[in-house]
Amino acid sequence: MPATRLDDIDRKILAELQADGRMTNVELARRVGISAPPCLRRVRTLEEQGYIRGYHADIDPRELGFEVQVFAMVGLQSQAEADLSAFEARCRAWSLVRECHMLNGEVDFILKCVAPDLSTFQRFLTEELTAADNVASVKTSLVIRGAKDEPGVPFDVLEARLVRSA
Amino acid sequence: MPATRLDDIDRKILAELQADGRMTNVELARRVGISAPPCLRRVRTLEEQGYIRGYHADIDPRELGFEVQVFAMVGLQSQAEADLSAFEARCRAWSLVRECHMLNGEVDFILKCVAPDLSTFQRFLTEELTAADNVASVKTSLVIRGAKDEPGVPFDVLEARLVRSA
DNA sequence: GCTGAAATCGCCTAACG
DNA sequence: CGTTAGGCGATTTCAGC
Repeated sequence: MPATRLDDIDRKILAELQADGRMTNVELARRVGISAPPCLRRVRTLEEQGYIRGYHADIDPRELGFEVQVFAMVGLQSQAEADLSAFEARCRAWSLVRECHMLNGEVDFILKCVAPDLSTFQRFLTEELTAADNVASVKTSLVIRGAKDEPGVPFDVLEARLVRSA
Repeated sequence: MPATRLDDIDRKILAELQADGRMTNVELARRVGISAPPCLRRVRTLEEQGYIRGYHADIDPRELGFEVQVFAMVGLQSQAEADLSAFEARCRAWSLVRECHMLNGEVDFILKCVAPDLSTFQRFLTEELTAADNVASVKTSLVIRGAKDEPGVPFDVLEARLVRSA
């Protein structure tokens, strides 16, 4: 996938599908100002080239019974590449861990976790995360309330940069 | 939205649409084991009741030119409700800030930010975030590399709990 | 090369049992 | 919840720029 350069229509398609991933192709074509067949071809190309990684329904965790969200800062004993990879692999296997990012600075990883209740999370924390190989320290912060949770990227920033470079 | 209790089929629908939000209704119906019309009725109900908040294409930030991801820990001077709300409102207006969560513990908020490059982020950090009203301290951590970034909720955890309570 | 138009096929989505 | 059925969208084919 050679990551072809995108034109204005491609970017518009990405922005529209980020905002509504279930939009019909006909509606999408109308919004970006071309007819349906080339629009569908562009979408397929964007998918194949990795610009679009997938489509997901955005489900409210609270409504489904996931009352607890926690950020966990993890420090490891060894930062050798093999040990970092091993920890990342463990995170991928833990379904309570939704995100795992390696950071610079004092802490090695930040994890975003979700759980049905505090006791489920505490069990995971003590029996799995803190107990895992190579984990030196774990600091957790409960999410009191969510103020913003936008998936995806800010297309307005991209546009601002493009006009500046034009 | 009365938040009706969900049955197995509803949960299966949510899990399938979380995994592939662009699946056709016919395919979805086939997977959950009912015919298409009742399946569509269930999806509409799940949308109306707030279980499904929307559908989004998952776009690769890197491919689009967003090279920088940063977590920012923000401490405020005043934690009065009006001041908390004011800060949350500001975060919602900043498009570089994709997530803003209020936390317990030493830090008041965690922000997940995305930017095209470091200088764009630094400008935001110094001119906007640090300079904002009521902001006392900001600590930032750059994401060196992402190890896991799963949207949504872990349905396997939900199922494990349901069988235990059955 | 791309786009757009036409045509086919399959899906969406009522109405009814 | 299922079946039927009519209309619309998706997707291929082909012609034109």
